Amino acid sequence: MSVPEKPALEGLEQKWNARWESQGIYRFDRSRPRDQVYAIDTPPPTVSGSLHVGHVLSYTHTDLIARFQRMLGKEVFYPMGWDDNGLPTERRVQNYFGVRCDPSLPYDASFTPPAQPPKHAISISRPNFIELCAKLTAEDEKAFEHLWRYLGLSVDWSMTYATIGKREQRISQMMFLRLVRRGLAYQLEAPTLWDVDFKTAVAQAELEDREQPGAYHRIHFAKAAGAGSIAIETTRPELIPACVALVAHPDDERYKPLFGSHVTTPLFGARVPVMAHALADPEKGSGIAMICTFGDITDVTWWRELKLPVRAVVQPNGTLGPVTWGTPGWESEDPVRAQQAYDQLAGLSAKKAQAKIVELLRESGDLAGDPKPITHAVKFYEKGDRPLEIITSRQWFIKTIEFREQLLDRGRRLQWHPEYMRARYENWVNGLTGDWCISRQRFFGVPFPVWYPVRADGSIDYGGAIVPDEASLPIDPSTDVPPGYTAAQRGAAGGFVGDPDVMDTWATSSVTPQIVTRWENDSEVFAHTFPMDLRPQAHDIIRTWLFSSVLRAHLENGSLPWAHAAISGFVLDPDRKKMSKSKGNVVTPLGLLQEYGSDGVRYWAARGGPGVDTAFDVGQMKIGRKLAMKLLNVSKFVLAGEQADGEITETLDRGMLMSLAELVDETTRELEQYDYAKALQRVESFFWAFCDNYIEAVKSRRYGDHGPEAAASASTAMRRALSVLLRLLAPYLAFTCEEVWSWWQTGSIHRAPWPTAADALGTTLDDTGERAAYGNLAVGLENIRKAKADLKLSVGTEVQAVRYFGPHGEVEALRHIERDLKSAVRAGSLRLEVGEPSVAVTLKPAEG
RNA sequence: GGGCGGUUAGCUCAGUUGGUAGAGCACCGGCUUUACACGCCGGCUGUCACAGGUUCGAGUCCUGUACCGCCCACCA
Repeated sequence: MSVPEKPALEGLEQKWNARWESQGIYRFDRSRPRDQVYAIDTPPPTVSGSLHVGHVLSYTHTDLIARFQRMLGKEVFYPMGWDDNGLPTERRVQNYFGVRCDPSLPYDASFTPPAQPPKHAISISRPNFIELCAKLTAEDEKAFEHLWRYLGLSVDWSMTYATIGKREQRISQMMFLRLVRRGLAYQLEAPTLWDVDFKTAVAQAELEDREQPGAYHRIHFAKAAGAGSIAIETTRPELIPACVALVAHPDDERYKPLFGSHVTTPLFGARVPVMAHALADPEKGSGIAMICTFGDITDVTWWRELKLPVRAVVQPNGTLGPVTWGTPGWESEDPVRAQQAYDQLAGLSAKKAQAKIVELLRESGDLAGDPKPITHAVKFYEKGDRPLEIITSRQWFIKTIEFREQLLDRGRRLQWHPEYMRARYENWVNGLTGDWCISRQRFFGVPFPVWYPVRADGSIDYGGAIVPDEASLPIDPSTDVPPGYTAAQRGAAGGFVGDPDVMDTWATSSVTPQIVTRWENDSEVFAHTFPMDLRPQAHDIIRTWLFSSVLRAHLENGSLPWAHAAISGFVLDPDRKKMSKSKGNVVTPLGLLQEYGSDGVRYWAARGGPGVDTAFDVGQMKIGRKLAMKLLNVSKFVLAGEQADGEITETLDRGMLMSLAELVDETTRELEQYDYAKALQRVESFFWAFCDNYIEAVKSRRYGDHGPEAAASASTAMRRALSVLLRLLAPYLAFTCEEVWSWWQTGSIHRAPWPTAADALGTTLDDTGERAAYGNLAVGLENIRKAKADLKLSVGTEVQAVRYFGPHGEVEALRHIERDLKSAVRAGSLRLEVGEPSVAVTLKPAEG
């Protein structure tokens, strides 16, 4: 045993991380059978971003559970992953190195980026681009790992994965190809939500609404020859050339007579039908809307259901494309005028085209009055800067809609913590409107492992997709050559082309359960870890990550990917807003860990219960640090001096241990239900009472003032209690508890068995009033201390006598521990009597 | 517009099945007490968001309202 003279928290993180690593404390033993394993599907943080205090909150929550399960005897499977896939990384690499990806270029093995990013971006091949992504993310990952270790995550760092790694790509591609083979993934040319800056399709799950200024424009459409006009209102007049019909509600008396007739569009003279559809809202605008291909999702619905033609003007880059009026599809009553008008719009962005067309409509007299400014919600890609357009393109989809009921059922079988989070999942699944678009027109991501034959006329045969053998995965169709072809045939007539797209980041993230459990890769690990036990994650990505993971496991494995989902909240700043970079209120996690100690920060995190948004509060971290400090000091006291082992004969000692046994049961129950916050609160309050009341009460007895047997009872009881309390606190104060454990025990506390009631009690003790005695110690001490405080006496002042009056039960209980109570309050004599509660203190006669 | 969560002391939060409102922080006062001044002891602090209802009794159950947060829908 070696108890330091002056215990300190400083340096514990480095000291214990080094030992945990060298002793492999958190190493996963793959030979353990499934029922002895607890497997966690850790969220891989996006490495090109930076870690913030919100990550610290939720990752700590997971670690609390991991440590608890490990001490329960489970072999915890707890790998860390990095999400280095996707747009954020790509954007960062482009700026950092000054490069641009051109998938048509061949790989250049000798390419090295210039020391300084050049003025004009250098075009490089996709493999070269990906190499740079890997290079940059490797550095980020090092910094992340350092932070996680410092925080004390009990991760098995030998099992780390990266979403863009070879093995991970292989799984992602293999799962995709199996879906293709089963007809569950398909490609389709269809209107898709499109970001004009990233020039890629995006999924429903990646949308967000933003309030934007806009304006209603009231515009006249001419009825048949001289019959007047109809006014519609639109926020997007620039789409008038893309107008294919007008629509009103079938019951709208104002427009009923017009259904089936035609009107002509202003400026362009295109003849479009007036149609009826229930989705048209008589209350909105003038009650009649123009349908464009495509202004919004409702347009898509109308277009599909009313079987309208396509007249697309917005191009993938967000500008209006070239159109020749008077040609098929672009019929006009006055092609020359239409062309004249349109030529002034072509090449402009939607926004500039809008300004221009308003001018033109004003001149032509088709605009009624001035545009009415409004503020309305517009759909954006969550990472984008301009409103989404809807553009027709060829994309890959995974079937979801036909599995709605089964997915809802999976959601019901999943155990949610907290329970009410299930509603968000159901909400989302019930609101799905289409299959999941998984292709993105980007470069850094998992490529679609598919080639297409090029016909003799140079056109591409998308229907005849060429797929590789599973054994050859992962492949990159932009550089790898399909079987039976030569590299020279790439892009040539009669040859092939690779699918240029990559998978959506969620398409890869959704298979983290299969990735980490080594599906189709290591059958032993897979069999011992899948389906997993826990998916920890934040509530904002239930609709994305959680949902898509459930879908993929449902389709591939016919099961849930995990039994439990633990949803953590956000960190709120003092104004109760979600903390975010844009608000400039992000603090660096490493700085916090250094200032308050990892255990202090872990304490703060642990107080935020499952699913609860938690205020950022350094005050709580200070309290956590104080708790850790107290633990060091009280442990030093408990372990100091002679360590006589003996029978626990004293009432107070027995009562304390009985209460402790109860604490163990309650705490265990709460942790089993993932309620680490409540469990902590319980242990913490027991611990402080233990220090301030029990330890104070038995101090003099422990020093031997009442004989060796009574002393041995105290020191045995307090050491047993310390052992139990340390283990109850070990998941929270991972470093401090390990430090204290090392003073007098062998092995890591994090592999020590979780305490049981029997550990506290030793042999089963019958309660003959001991528990009540311990329970009343606090109130007894409090009453006497108050009486002394009223006399302006210090707690340590010796007094001649104390007469204590209280209710029957209280006095009876205190009589059992009279001697300890008397010592604790330093009274020469103590009389306990039933009566009106009061305490009389007699001072010692003044000396001399 | 729909769904979910929240509203308790100045602050951060607990409040189990209805039974006299709690903790910590902050604040005020006291204390060399041989584990700890990163400490100890004591004290002050509440229309439990609001309005109804059920009940002998409501912070807790029911109905409604307001505000905050999140998710979804709407987007002409």
